[in-house]
Amino acid sequence: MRDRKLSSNMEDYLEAIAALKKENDVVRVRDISQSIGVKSSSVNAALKTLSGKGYVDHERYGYVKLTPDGEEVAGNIQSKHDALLKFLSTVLGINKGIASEDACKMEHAISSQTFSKLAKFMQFVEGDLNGKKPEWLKGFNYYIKTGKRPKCKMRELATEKKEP
Amino acid sequence: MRDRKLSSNMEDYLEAIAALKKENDVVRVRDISQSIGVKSSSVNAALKTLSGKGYVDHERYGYVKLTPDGEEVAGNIQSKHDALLKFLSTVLGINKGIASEDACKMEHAISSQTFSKLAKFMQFVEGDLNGKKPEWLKGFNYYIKTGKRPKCKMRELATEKKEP
DNA sequence: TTTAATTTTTAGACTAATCTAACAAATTCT
DNA sequence: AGAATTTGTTAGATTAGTCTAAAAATTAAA
Repeated sequence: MRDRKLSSNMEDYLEAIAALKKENDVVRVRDISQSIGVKSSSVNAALKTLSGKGYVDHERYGYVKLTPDGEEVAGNIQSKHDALLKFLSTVLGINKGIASEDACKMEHAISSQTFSKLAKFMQFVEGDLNGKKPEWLKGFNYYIKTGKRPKCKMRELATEKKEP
Repeated sequence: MRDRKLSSNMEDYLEAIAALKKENDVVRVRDISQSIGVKSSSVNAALKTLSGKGYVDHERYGYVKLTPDGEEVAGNIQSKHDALLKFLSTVLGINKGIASEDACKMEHAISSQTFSKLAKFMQFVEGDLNGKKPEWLKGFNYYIKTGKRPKCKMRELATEKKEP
């Protein structure tokens, strides 16, 4: 059985191809080259690797397509990226630029298990009624700004008893 | 001016050297080799790179030492690792094994800015009186377990008004 | 102090990912 | 259709990090 494991770089190619297909419906070598910022000869080499592993279909001078497996991988990575980005900006308050950069690197480092917990965490954080921040998150924002823990309610709740 | 930028791999070497020095007071090529899991010829090559960049002192057949800059970098990475590990296990509830693996990879991907916010977040989470989990975190644990949002207090607090 | 064992270093090969530069195919424009 | 331009491919070089295997230095043992 061929080795299907992917490096971060190869994952980036899949991700880029998926993103391009959403915009353009058809993906050429040049698009990928521009999107990732490498020469098209590098894209070519990457495509050879990726089609060898069964993640893309590509015939000489033709368009580039993801196989179902390729789409799955690309989707997973994109989901990781999204969850990380949301966490970094919503919870930690990192600005979009840096949050994005960090998410791009971290998306390759995070396990599926961590991803799924993180995604649930973000549901928990965001899913609260009316799209408002939960109170504890406001508390954290306050802590960041002032270095001081919020007084009052949160404080008391923090030292309470059991589960609902 | 020489290039002082480090790859993830080189950062790992610095981290390992720092950790070994804490245990043994003196660090040899072989220790590093075992700790990282590469052959000593690889360690040798890495040390050449690292001393070229000014992060380690190493003379033929001698012990390996970090320069002050090397210690600083190692310390930074270790701090990132610690913050990530704490977050993954305390907040997301990932088991130590996977949390550790993930932290080892993420520590190279996270910016200083994200690190410092994450560290503050963990202070905020952990620093609450008596080392008890804050109520919202229990709420999240409950959500993870049951898929249901906790009723009662948290719910109400989530839809409240302003800052403390 | 010689010998043996361990450790370190060197030399050379390999893989992944990139680049440049030359060449080939496809497209576009008169 | 034929020329010009764009796009894609190939070949060969480069860099980082690893490996194996052999040689050199150090340390330990007899």
